[in-house]
Amino acid sequence: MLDQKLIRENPTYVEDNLSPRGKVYKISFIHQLTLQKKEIDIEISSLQSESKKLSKLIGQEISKSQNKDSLELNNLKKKGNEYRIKISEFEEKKRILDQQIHNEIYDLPNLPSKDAPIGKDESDNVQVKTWGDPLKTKNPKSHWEIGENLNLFDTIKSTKISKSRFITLVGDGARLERALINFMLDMHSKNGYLELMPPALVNSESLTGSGQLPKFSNESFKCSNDDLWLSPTAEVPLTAFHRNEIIDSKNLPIKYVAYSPCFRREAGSYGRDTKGLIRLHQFNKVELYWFCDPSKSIEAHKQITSDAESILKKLNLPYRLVDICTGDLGFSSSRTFDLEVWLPSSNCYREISSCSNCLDFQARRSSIRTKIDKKNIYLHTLNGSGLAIGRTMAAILENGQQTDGSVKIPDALVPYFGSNVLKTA
RNA sequence: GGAGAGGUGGCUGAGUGGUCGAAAGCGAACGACUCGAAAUCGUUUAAUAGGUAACUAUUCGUGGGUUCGAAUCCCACCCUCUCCGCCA
Repeated sequence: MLDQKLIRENPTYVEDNLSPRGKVYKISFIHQLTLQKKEIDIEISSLQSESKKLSKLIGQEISKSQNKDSLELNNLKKKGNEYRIKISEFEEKKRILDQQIHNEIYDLPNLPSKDAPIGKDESDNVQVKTWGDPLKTKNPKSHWEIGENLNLFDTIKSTKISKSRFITLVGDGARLERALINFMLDMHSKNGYLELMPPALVNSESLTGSGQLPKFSNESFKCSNDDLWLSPTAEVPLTAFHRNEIIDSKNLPIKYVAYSPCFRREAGSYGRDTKGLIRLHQFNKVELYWFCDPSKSIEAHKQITSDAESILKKLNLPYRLVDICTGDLGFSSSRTFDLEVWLPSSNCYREISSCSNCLDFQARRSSIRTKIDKKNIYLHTLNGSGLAIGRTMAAILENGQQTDGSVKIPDALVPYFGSNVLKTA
């Protein structure tokens, strides 16, 4: 959420800085609302002050005179009643204004960073670097072919259980998934992250806090009987973990790593990535999350990205780092670096991690602050996948495929998986 | 799911309509005593929002209501605890 004060005092700045997202954001309406609200706040506060003084006076008079029904007292009470009516009128106006502002402001995305490349869509994203050598074999198999050959998962039976875009991992496939989760959690824990295992169901307030609601209600699964949703990413519960808190600055940065299943409706992606592990309604992910001092988030963003990269390096998977352009930036993010892993069968890089600096956007929505120089200020939040497990498995299968149909397991994973090769039994 | 109890400052806990943002204790900070410490004594000590500040407002689980005035009365909801039932 953007700062109301900023909108009130500098609407053109906000408008100008939202525009690189590629859409026109008219904020004159909300600007007017914030001005009106400020006036009403002042009015209410002064009326309350008067009314409070009067009530005290009445109390004093009563204890002095013992006569509760004197004419004088009744006049004072009458005056008090007038205050009450006036105040409640203003409060009603304020309630409506608050609601209107709420409706507007929660739909505004974060301001893109000045450092983010300007662009209109993903074709304008900027490749920053590549790492590793993309596998160049002739006719590489896709990971779903490999998976089928080695009997690692079953899509057909999964539609029987749920529907399309769900998967059941089988045997070594399930074991590999589990190995990857443990491997990543261990790596990040050793690297100073505290491991959390949060609930998979989250309430509306949590989703609003991290930016998925109200605008993107279509993208998450909702439980019809409760105010609960299946969490689309651990970013949601991790943000909510500290909602309405003021965190002692000496505890910053707070760094969490969390494994969680993630659930996404993938509305509007019909026909895309219908095969394999790339785009599922349910997938596993290990997520990195930072709460940090606002002055240090740029540095933290580099760090969280390199922490995610370290997993790809350990697994020896070729990847590239992409600087996401303003038009392709996520709703809550001011700047995002994507890590894209090489998938030989598609002959391209595919997103496997997205590392975002949300600045104070989520912190303001969730009211998470820190005290610096005796002032409470919103801290900065950062998140990054470290990594998406299913896509990592796809990358391992495709990049590790051997001519004999087996798959080489990356050395770093062998202790977790218990074998250095995947082959038919 | 049923029955009961309860939610007050950093913590414990008093407070059933008036000067209560709230007693007392603990804790914490500072000072005195001490070579130093402990103990003791004294002083201070809730938070949030707005404002350069003076100051103003809000806050006793949350949201409404009654009243000139609510921690206190009324309504709804949330949460916690105990017992019973069910359950991994």
